[in-house]
Amino acid sequence: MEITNILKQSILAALKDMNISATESEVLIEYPADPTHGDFASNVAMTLFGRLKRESGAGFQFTTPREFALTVTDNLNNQKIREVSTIAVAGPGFINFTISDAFLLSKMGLIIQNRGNVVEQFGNGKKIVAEYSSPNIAKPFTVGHLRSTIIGDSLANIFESCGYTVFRDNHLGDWGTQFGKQIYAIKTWGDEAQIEAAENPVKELVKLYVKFHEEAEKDPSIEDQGRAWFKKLEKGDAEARRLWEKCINWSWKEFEKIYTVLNVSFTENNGRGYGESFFEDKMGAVIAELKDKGILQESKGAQLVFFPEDKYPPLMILKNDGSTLYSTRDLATDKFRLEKYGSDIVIFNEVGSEQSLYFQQLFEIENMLGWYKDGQRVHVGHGLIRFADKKMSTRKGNVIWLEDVLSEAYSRVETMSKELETDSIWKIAVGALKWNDLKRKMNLPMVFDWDELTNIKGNSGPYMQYTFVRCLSVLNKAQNEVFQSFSAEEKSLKSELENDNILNTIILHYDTLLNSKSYLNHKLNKDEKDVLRNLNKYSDIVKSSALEFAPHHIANYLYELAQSFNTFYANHKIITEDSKATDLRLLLVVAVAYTIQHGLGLLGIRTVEKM
RNA sequence: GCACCCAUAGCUCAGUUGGAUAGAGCGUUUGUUUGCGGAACAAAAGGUCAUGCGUUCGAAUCGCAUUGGGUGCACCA
Repeated sequence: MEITNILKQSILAALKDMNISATESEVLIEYPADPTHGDFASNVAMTLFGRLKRESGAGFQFTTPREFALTVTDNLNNQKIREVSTIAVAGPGFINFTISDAFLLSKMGLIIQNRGNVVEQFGNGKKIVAEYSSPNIAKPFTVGHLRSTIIGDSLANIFESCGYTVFRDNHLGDWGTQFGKQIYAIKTWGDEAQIEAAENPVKELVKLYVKFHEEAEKDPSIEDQGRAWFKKLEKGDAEARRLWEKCINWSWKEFEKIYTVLNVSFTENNGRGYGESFFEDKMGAVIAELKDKGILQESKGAQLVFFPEDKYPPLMILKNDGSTLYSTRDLATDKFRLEKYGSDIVIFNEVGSEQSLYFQQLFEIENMLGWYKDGQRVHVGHGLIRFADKKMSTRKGNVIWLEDVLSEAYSRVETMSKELETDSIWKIAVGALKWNDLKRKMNLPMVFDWDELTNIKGNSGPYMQYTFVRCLSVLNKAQNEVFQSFSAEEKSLKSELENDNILNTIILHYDTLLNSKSYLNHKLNKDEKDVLRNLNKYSDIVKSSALEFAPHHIANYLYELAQSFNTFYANHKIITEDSKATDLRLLLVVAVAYTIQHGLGLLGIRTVEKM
C-alpha cells in the first residue's frame, strides 16, 4: 500500500474511533511545501471542523481546529504506525507526519529491485486509443505536428506504464479535395521522375500545391479541374489512384525518417495508423445512423447537426454538394473504434487547442448517438507555437519544416559537445526538443525559442541527461575501485553483461546487500533524505500525470529529483573509505539513475552513457 | 457579437485541486574545485499573484464584474 494511503486509512480509523464519520475524499494527504513541516501533512482537522461544528451545534467538544487535531494525533500515536517516526500538530491545526528513515530506505530498495519501475498498476488493462501526430500527406510535417507527436507519445507511454492497454493510432490526413488539386498540379506542372529523385519529395509536392493556388487566382476554372480529379479519385480512376498512392509513399519516406529520429511509433494498421482514406467507405453508415436517429437537419442545402438549446454552434456533416467533411470521417473513425476495440474504451485526440470547439461538438454528437459517455472522449489540446527568433517566423507561404528544426537542434548539440557519436547527438538533440515541449502545461501557447530550447543549463533536457551520465560515471568508478570482491557467480554474470549499461552490472554487487536489509539501519543526513523523499513521490506523480493527461508533472518532478541529487552529489563524497556510507550512497545513486531513466522513458526521452 | 483558453519576479514558467514565509530556470551580481564530470553547487537582488468586490478559520487557486491578450464560430482540416 502506498504511504499516502496508509496515512489516510489511519486517520479514518482514528476518526471512527472518535465516533466521527468522514469520507475518504474528505481526508487529504499532501506533501508540505516546506520540508521542515514534515514529509506528509493532513488538514482534516480544519476541513472537518466547520462541518462538525454545524452538525453538532453547541454540543461540539472542540473549540478550535487545533484542539481537534491534537486529539486526532493522540489517537494516531496510539496506533503506532510503523512507517511514521513522529506526528505533530502545527499552526492552525495541520497534522504533520515525519516518515522514518527505514521506510524511505526500504522504498529505495524497492526502486532498485524493480529497476525504477514502481508505478502503481491502476489501469487494469483498460483500453485507451491514443491518437496523435496525424500529419497530412503531401503537406509539410510542421512543428505543430511535432508537439502532437511528442505529447501524444508521452501520454501513451504513461498510460502503458500504469497498466492500461494502449492502441497507438496516427490519423493521417490522406483524403480530401486537396488531393484532386495535388493530382492536377502534378500532371500539369510536375515531373514524377524529378519528384521521385528529390532529396525531400514532399517539398516538391508543396511547391506544386502552392503553384496550383497561384494559378487558380488568375484562372478560377482550375479549381474545378481539381474538384474533377478528386471525383475521379473517389470513383477509383486508375491514374488518380496511382498518383494518390505515390503521394502517400513519398510522404511516408519522409515521415519514417522523422519517426525514427524521434523514436516514436504506432501500433495500429501495421504501424501506419488508420488514415482518413480508410474510412472512405464507412461514412454512409454513419450518415444513415444520424438520419435514423433524427439528428441531422438540412440548412441551405447542407446537412448539419444542431445542438439542444444552441449549446454549441451547428456542425456541418455533409456539404451542399453531398460531399463529406473532416467531421464525417471523424465520426466514421470513432464508430469503427467502437466496433474494433469495444464500448468501454477511452479515446484521446492530441490535436491543437484551436480545434477545441470542434471536438466539443464532435463529442456531443457521439454522446447524442449513444456511442460514448462523458469521459470516454478526451481532447488533449496543445497551444500554438510562436517563434521568438524572427528569422524562423512564419511568413506567408513560409512554413517551418520539422526537418530544419531537427537538423538545427542536431548541429547545436554537435558544436557543444566534442567527440560524441551521431546516435548520442540525436538522443540529446531530440531529448532537448521533447523536454522543451513537455516541461510546461500543454494548453498554453509555447514560445519556440532556440536559445532556451538548446540551453544546456537549468531546466532542460540536457541537464537531465547530464545528471544521469554523472550517476553512471560514479558507478563506473565504484565498480573499478571499490568492488574488487565480486564472487565467482557475480563475475560470470558480469561478463555476460559486459557490454550492457553499468546500471545492470552494478546491481549484481548489491543483491546480497539488498537482501540482508542492513542498509535499512542507516541514519540519513539532510541531503540524502531530500533525495529519498523525492524518490518516494515518483509513483504518485506518474499516477496524477495519467489521470490529468499532464506529462509536465513528470518533467517537473524529474527536475526536482535531479536538483536534489546534484546538491547531494556536490556536498557529499560518494566513494569513501567508510564502506558503510559508500554502500548506502551508491545504492542511492543507483535508485536515482533508475528513476531518471524510467521517468525520461515515459517522456519518450532516451538516456545516453556519455556526453 | 458569442464561446473557450490565458494573465504569478525583467523574460520563460511551476504552484500537489482552498493551506503554513508564493517557488524554479534564464538573465544580473557574488562565492565554491590539491574531490566521484564545473553542462554542477551555494548565495544575493528581483512580487500589489492584471484590477475590484464577494464566499470562510484561510484565496494565486472558488464565484461575479472589469481590463488586457490568444483562439475558434457554415461548405478547410
